[in-house]
Amino acid sequence: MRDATLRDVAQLAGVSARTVSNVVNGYARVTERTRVKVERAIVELDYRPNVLARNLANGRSGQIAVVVPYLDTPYFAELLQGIIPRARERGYNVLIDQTDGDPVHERELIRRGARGFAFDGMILSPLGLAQADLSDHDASLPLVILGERTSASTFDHVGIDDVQASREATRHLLDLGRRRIAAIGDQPYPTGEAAQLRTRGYRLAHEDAGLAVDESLVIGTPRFNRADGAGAMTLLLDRDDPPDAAFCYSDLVALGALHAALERGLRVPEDIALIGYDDIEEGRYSNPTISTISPDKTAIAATAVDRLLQRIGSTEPLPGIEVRATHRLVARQSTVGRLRG
Amino acid sequence: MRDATLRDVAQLAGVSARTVSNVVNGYARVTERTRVKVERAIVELDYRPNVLARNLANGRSGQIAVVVPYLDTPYFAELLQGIIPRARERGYNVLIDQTDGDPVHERELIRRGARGFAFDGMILSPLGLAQADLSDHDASLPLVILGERTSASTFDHVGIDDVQASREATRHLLDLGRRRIAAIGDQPYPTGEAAQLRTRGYRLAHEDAGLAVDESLVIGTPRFNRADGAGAMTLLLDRDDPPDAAFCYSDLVALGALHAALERGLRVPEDIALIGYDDIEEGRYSNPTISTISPDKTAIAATAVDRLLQRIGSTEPLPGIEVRATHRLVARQSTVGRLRG
DNA sequence: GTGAAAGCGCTAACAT
DNA sequence: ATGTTAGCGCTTTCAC
Repeated sequence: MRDATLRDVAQLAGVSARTVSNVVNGYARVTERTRVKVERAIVELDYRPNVLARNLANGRSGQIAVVVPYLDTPYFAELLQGIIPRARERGYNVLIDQTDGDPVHERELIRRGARGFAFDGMILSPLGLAQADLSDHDASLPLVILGERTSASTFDHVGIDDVQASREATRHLLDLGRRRIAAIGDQPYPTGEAAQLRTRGYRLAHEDAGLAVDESLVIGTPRFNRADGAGAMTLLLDRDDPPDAAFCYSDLVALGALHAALERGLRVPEDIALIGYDDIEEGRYSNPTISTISPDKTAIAATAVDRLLQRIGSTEPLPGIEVRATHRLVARQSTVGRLRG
Repeated sequence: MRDATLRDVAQLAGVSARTVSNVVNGYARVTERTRVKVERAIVELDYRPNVLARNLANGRSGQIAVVVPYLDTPYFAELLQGIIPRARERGYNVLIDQTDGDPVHERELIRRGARGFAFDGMILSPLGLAQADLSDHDASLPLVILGERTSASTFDHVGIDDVQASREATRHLLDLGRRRIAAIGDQPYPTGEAAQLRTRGYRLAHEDAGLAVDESLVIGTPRFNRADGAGAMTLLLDRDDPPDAAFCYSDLVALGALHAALERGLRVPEDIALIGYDDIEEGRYSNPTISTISPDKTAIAATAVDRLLQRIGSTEPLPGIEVRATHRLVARQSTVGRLRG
């Protein structure tokens, strides 16, 4: 049988559609008597509002999109774990998309705008697009970008201070007495802005210490995954002058590098110290555990959602702001070794 | 300025709304001349169809929901990585929800049905609900359940043969000469059906070998995560008669167990061999790497999507079928040791 | 091949 | 407090 509509309920309850709508949405003052009548009818007919119709009437979908390059990257998975409940609390469902870093896909998403899709706003972690590309996004699309801003923009950025965090990570290695520190993950091209910030921090730490950077130790990787980390480490260890430490631009890179180093029979951290970035759970269970830069993921998730909903709710265009979440360095076995005692 | 509607386009092009709709959707035969006229108008007005209106008119949202207990569980993340593109190819967007295993939340999802939400069907990995609870789902909701079926039902199941896979995993350990094999992950209560299948396979392998199971080696864990695996292993190692191997009900459990064992200074696999379940990428980079049962995740993802869309497209109710994807045992360092040579 | 118009089921402005 | 009704913007039946 056909699903019951609001009209059916109104008819059975002997009231108007308006009243039923009021009851369903908890609006206005409705007499106790009427309310009960209506509620009885709703139960009787097993009425459930049609979300699609409601969306059209409201002009909004109650959905936000979260777009990440790869869902199976633990960092994103952990971030989503924070984003979804936050959005739900605020009455929004989360639509997820992954782009595989495809610039065409990413561009289409930000250009088509909210109207072309069933979502009211978007949180995007861009990979295939440089920041410059982002600026020609559809102006009607409320947009929050994950990651630090490197240039002015008309949307929000939420991230941590990558330069500073990278500087601290590198200094940590320097403080341990390491002097040949590799940087694994540089991406010296327009879409690699996030990576470049980390490289900058790496360089600054060396400057701070009055040390020169051995440019041959700055290793590029196309992605920030385990395979790239393992590959880079293998190359480094094949050299005559291998490093005694590595600052890896993600924990996955560090875990891949760790794997490669151990396969070679090296001791970590004695022969080579490793520090990662992101503080994914995996790094707390690896052997040895991975030192890392730990961004406040909960804050990032919450802020991204809140800013987005603010934009969605606002009629006039909000200026693009940049929010910096805090981070801290977590020293684990891969740099300071097993706890003695 | 207000977004252009189909009417605006029709007016500018000097045709009716019907014709514009035809052009936009590639329907029917439209004269080349008209088509060009309309397309020009579309570009001129920067017209984009309103998805919300289209949804209402069509009575469908073009979205499917995928509901998992935890997004940051690598197995689910990897599965989603397969589900999303598959759904997209077929013209569907994916809405994601996580339940944290909350039975109330899960029940609400399957009871409210598609009408109450903006999706046309659902792929669910139940955690808080026993299979019996699933049967009172809203009949109008096309539903595919991830995981093996343990009782008859009106929806589809997609999974692997858990009993057989577990039997193989256990036999692998027996074949290596291990005789005190722990099983980590049992859940002897109604919502733990998936776990119980694995325990059954574990027992069968012992029967096959004519060996008795030491019941004290069957360890329950509330979840299948790293912390539970580590906790269980710690308890086992504290005993006077520790095991010489463990069949872990997920790779995360195995990784947690591995961590605990190594922290104790044990050698894996020499002192204790470990095998997991799921074949997540992490297990290919751990040290040692983790032997595991590898389900064909690509097939599971594809089948789940295809079956769901079939259900969505069908007018009459389809009988619930059970699809078994293949699996294979992957022996890695945690059971067979480092490759010699 | 194209036009006119009736929904899809809800919300909310306007009226009482 | 409740009723009436005009949209929301698209799809699609029915004519021509």
